[in-house]
Amino acid sequence: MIKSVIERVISDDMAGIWKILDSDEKRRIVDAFTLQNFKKNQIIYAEKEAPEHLWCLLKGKVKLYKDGLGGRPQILRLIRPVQYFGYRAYFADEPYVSSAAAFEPSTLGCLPMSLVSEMITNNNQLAWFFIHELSRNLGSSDTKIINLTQKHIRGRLAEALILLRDNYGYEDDNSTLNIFMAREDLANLSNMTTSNAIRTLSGFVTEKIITVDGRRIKILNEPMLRKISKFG
Amino acid sequence: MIKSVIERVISDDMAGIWKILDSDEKRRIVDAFTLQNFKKNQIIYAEKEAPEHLWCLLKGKVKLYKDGLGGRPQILRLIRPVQYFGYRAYFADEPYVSSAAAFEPSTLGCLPMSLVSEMITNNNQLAWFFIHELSRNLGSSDTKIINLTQKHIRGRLAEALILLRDNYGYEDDNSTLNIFMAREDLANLSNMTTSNAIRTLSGFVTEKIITVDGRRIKILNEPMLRKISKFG
DNA sequence: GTATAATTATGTTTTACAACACAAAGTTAT
DNA sequence: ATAACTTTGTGTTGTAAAACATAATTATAC
Repeated sequence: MIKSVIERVISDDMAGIWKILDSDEKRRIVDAFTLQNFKKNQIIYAEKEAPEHLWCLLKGKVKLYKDGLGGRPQILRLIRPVQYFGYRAYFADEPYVSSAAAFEPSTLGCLPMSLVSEMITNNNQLAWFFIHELSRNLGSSDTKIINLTQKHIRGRLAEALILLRDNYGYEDDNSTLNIFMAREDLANLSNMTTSNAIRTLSGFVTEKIITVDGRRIKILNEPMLRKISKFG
Repeated sequence: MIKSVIERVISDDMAGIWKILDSDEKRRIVDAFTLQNFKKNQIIYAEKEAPEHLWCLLKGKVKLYKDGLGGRPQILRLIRPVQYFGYRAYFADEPYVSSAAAFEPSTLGCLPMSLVSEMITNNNQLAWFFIHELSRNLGSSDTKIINLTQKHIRGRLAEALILLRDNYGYEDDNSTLNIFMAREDLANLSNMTTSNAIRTLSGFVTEKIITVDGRRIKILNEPMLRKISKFG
């Protein structure tokens, strides 16, 4: 791989972490960094594997999910560029408890966790970066527990649509979700069966809260969706 | 408060963190540290408040919980001596998303987060301590999502009993759970109604998996309980 | 371009669990 | 001790959502 490409990626796309490193650290990052492409639905890592790398999504979309009983997966977190993942299990000194897969063709950067670990020890700002990330994720995870266990189907689906909106935003028309996912993924995000995701989505269409064209979802009434998410 | 008592508490009970601090840091901790007692069911902090303190449970039992729709609380985490809590929201720069309350009369230590924050910046081992804690908690939280959403009532209650066993252990008889909680709390731990917690508990008694004497729960067949937890 | 598979859609049946109602036992206050 | 309240226990009813079934439509492979 061409070193200058990597240098550009790191100093440009990964600026957030990059800027807190000193020049020696930067050189070591450049040397250890690898770029990898993943196809649609390709698995990046799987539950129970030993965590060895810090992943950084540069282009595309990635889901973190966990397989439950009877192979019913639950999508735990959605990753967008430029976000980091794959580090939690290493820090906890555990095997992965969840898996990661690309939603669509994606480009990822990859660093050995041993190097990241070493840098955390030498660079306090980097330690703070991970403390912040972990703390935010833990808050979201705790909140998700309530959403998934206590809300009814409509509320859970509305919540999922809001999550997609907040995570990936709208297209240029300011209303079409900038991610096209299968009904099955939508179901796995909202803890329901695929049938019920389809049915409930149709309901929202009938109520003119959204329109649907295949996997393109257009949100017509976002306040109503937030309301259903909150009370449903 | 008598300074020597605090010094003993910190150097003895809180040895895990204490040992990684230098003498100047230790002195500052002793000066800022306060001891507080909480009565049974007393709230330590509540959702939406601004986080200001690191709490350390020295004696007693504490629950972290989150109120859901219609006032149905979900217990998110159980704290035992000596564990730390209350720091996540501060690190995430958010108000609390959950509340903390004492299960039983408890003694807690309390430090301003601003001081903790400063020490993390100056002491990398302390940064690592929190990275580890947060990472483990995030793993548990993600796993809990699957347990609460995909398991049936029996599996969820079995899981809760196992959690109590792993967290607080057995009494001297090696089978009685070392925590006596109301059926309602048991229900709030396992995402079910109080009636169903009572009913399902009775079921376990009939099947000779446990015995019940008021709030004393004796586990007769732990392997079976783990089995129900895993597949139920 | 046709076959095969996957996804989307909708109707029907079944069931796990909440909601409710009430009684008994236990706890706390006066 | 007695009352007032809380917790525990059990039966009944209602319902949300899963499970199942079966088309229709859309992708994908050959």
